[in-house]
Amino acid sequence: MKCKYIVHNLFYEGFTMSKLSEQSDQVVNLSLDKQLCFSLYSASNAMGRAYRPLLDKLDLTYLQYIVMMVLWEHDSVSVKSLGEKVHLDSGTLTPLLKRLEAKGLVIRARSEHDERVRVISLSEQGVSLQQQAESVPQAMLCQADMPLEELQALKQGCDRLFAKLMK
Amino acid sequence: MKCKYIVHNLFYEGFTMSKLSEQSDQVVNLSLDKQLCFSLYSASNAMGRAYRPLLDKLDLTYLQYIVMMVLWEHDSVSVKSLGEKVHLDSGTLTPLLKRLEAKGLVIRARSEHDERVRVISLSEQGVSLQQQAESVPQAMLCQADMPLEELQALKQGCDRLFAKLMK
DNA sequence: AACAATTAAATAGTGCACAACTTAAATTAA
DNA sequence: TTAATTTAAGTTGTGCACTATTTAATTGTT
Repeated sequence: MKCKYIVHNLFYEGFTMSKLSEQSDQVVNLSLDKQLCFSLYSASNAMGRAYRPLLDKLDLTYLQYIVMMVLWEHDSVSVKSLGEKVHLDSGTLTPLLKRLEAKGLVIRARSEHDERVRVISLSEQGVSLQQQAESVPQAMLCQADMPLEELQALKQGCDRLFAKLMK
Repeated sequence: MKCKYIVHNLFYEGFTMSKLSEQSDQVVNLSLDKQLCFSLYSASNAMGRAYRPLLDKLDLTYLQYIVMMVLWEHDSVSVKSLGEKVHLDSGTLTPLLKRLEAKGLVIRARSEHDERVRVISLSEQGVSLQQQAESVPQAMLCQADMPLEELQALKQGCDRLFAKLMK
């Protein structure tokens, strides 16, 4: 029962290694402290909260900041290609892009070759916001206050898990 | 400029190591691929998506599942103590607990000693749901398909980052 | 050319997360 | 024992994430 053992260690501390059919007389302990997914979820939420005071100064949310980073890197992208880069779909991106447009940071044009696609590009204001955003990663890093190797390892782990969960 | 170097490696690939005042002639490359926070955010979103088909069978969202796990472990908890365990506040939990109550899974009583506190406890249906939930962590683990040590290291990294961002 | 299938984006509706605020009960201090 | 303070939970409003569906443009097939 190899899989059972793994579950015991990673997800359920206090979960006995008896067969599933013998569970009637035991309390299955779903210890939250031992769940990787909960740690990931909590860390991601905490990250969002940590970004907030920094991004408030730019009047951006974290996802808006992410989208702006894509645009600072590529300038013109379709909603589809943007969605592939940030791993989100039009259901999330369309209203977000409308808000960025309302703030005057992006332009939502139509492609001339294909009327279906929206071409998102930066306004002058959107371009100039990049300078203000440059201090953000540094500020976040100071808050993390962890060895670089550890942060890199954490990033790699997240990337690997993401890749596994996507296929 | 140690901090600059770190930022270069972890956040901005292609960011030169020149002083900030010399940036006028370079394109600052905010490469999304190199951002730890984005990896964390994407992995957390992917995790939520991976849980969904499993939790749909239990008619639970991921956060509802998390809250049920706390209750399966402790049975009776106040909103405040629940919030401390799941790192969320009443703004998120109150509506969620009302939905769990509407499904007949929990009971939202008042404390007799202190009328301010809500005591959340499991209904019979809430208790019996635990058996159906037991297969969920195993199913998730199969999807992750990564060495146990790596998943444990990832969990540790998330926990350490969370702790740093919280203080 | 006509029509079916595909594709890109938008829309509608649910449920988080969060900040800011309100309400009401309990505690403390004057 | 009032009055000020603190505390627990709830409320309001914004912005994600996501599923399912719709609209409209393009492509493919006969």
